[in-house]
Amino acid sequence: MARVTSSRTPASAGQPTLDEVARVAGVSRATASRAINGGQRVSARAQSAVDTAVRTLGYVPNPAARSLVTRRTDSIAVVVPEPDDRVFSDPFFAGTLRGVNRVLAERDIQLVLLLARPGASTARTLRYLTNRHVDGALVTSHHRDDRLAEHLADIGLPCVFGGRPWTGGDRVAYVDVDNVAGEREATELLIARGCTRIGTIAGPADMTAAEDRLDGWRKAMAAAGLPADAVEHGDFTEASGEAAARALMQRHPDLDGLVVASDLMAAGALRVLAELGRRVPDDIAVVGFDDLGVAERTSPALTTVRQPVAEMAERATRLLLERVDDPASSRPMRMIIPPTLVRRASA
Amino acid sequence: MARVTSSRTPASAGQPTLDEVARVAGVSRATASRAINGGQRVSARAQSAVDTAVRTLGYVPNPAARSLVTRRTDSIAVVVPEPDDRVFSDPFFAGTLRGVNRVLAERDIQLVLLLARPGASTARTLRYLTNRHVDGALVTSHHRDDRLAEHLADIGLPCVFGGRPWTGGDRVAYVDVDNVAGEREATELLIARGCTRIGTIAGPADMTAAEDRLDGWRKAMAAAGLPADAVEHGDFTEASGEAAARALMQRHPDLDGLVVASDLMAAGALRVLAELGRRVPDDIAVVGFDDLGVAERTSPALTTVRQPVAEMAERATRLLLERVDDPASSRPMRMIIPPTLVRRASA
DNA sequence: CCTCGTGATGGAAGCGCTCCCACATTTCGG
DNA sequence: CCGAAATGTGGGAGCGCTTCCATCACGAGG
Repeated sequence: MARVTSSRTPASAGQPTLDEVARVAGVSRATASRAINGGQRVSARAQSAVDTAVRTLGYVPNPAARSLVTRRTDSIAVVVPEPDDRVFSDPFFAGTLRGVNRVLAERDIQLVLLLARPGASTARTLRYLTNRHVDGALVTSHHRDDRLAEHLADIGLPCVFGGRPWTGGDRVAYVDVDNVAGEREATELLIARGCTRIGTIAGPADMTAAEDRLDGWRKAMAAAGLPADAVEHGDFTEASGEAAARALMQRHPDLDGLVVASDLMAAGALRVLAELGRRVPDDIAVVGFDDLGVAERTSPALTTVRQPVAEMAERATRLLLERVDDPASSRPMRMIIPPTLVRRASA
Repeated sequence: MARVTSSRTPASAGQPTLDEVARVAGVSRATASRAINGGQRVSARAQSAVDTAVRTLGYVPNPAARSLVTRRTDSIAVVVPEPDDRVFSDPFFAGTLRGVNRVLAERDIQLVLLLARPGASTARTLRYLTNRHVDGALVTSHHRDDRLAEHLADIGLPCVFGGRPWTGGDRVAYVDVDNVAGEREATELLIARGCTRIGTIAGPADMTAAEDRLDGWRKAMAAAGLPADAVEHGDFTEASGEAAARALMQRHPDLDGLVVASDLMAAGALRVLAELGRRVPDDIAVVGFDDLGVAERTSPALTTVRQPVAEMAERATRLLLERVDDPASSRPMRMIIPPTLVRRASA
């Protein structure tokens, strides 16, 4: 008879505990625990008794207690080292989060968003990760000076980068699109089209994606024997694209082709070109990069290099979960996705 | 001499524990704990000894162990019950997250993003919240049928809604913009302008913001003695705005004013109007809602009703933290922010 | 008929931390 | 100069869970 109140359980204080489940089911706490977690070595009778008890009591395991002993938290962090504003206005981020979430939904893993504004909060973020508050980290769009790659490698936290990290490229895993090939192909399209005076609006110089794309443009230009002198840098935002286009057209009014490192910047550039009375693509052809929705909505619609952001994030996440599950498999891995050129009206 | 290996501490297994800090600092675990958490009732000598030990050992407290006893997790959830895609493409969400993060950065609280696609995953989300995995929840843009408001009230988890919830409006706290007043004002602007045939593109009927805005439009139309029959619903996306505008213009070719429940939909509508050869605002004046960046970039630039999303999120978050800190203060509270009309070219 | 392996079970030892409580040590007003 | 209040400190009891290990029941094989 379970009439005698156990001396160690408050019997009705808030959430039911595993102890109570065990008592109600008439088994030991150990058996109850086993039954709840997959039911290895549990008789059918015990299993169903526990199941019933769980249901009637409305039991939910206490995650803190569980992870105290399992040393797992069943959550991963998505680290976004960006100055707030840019993060959200850029569909790149949206696509990434979508991909991550798609994978996490399959298992019972939650997503902790770490928005690390540059400077002080990087320390905070790092501390959080060091604490093992999460089982792993996915780092997206990091910058040269945050040194996140090294720090994470030091901590020993399983992690995967979205986009090639600056350093420690051999110590960490990452998933990236082939930026060089993509931008080269974009440039070659303009060249094939007959453009001879091609400029580029590159991304911020402290991001590998930006550098790689610039590199792709340079390579294509060199291969075609064209001068690669018309370069302007933006920060991937629309406004910076406008500014860059304005500067570029002033310095090189004769441009007949423009390779832009992101669709958002390209959209800004298109507006400037319209303002200046240049017809696209007749006077000047324009290619963007990303194809995450923006490109379809510019006028004219943007020819661009598509990177399958959501899928990349999905892969990165799977990769991360793999090494969370088996930290031994932590050989650095890279996964390079080929981009595809999407032709629309602007080139 | 700390030469004798304590019987209860592995001395060098992975992360250092509080025990080790205490031993190195030459104090008890209790004192070390106090010193680390704010240092009430700790002598200067003990404090500095602990500080030093923490530093040399590189000690970071184990969050699971801590929250097992404190029953706090120092993280809150942002619940977004949306079908993935819409979430990110909408700057509303971006602004919200920005506001939330601004507040959380001040304290050491983390943000867990719960993307609950309708259907099955609502259960998952609810389970997560029930587990007390987080200290509180901020629910944004919820729909009629997710019944999140009731469920959360049942669980007893501190929570605040962004936008008036459908039900349980008296049991839960929320922060909202005055949608009725805002849309009425927008409509009145068109009326003052001389428009007499004014249609509206409303949002999804299962969201209060959409219903309230529609209501505002109706009220203004009624007050002016104008027929409120030209209504079409979208889902706040640009594409749906296009479709709605097309349908509306076909059924009511004589419209000379259009009140749209979101800027994104208005952008879609503007494109359709341009396509149909209607000049804006001369042939037909258009007002949007939101003013989160999109409105400045349409052509013509959109006159719209601004809701200060980031600030609203900020307030909601503060409100949430207040009740996390003091669950007793859980009187339902609502905070209604007045919107402001921003005049640009479209009306 | 006895010994083994096998599967099911419960006891108990923690995981690393906070915090109550008792005790020791000051500090003061009267 | 003394009792009371204030201040520091450490012991120890958990928080709720997983998991190792010893135990036990039960057929199967020798």
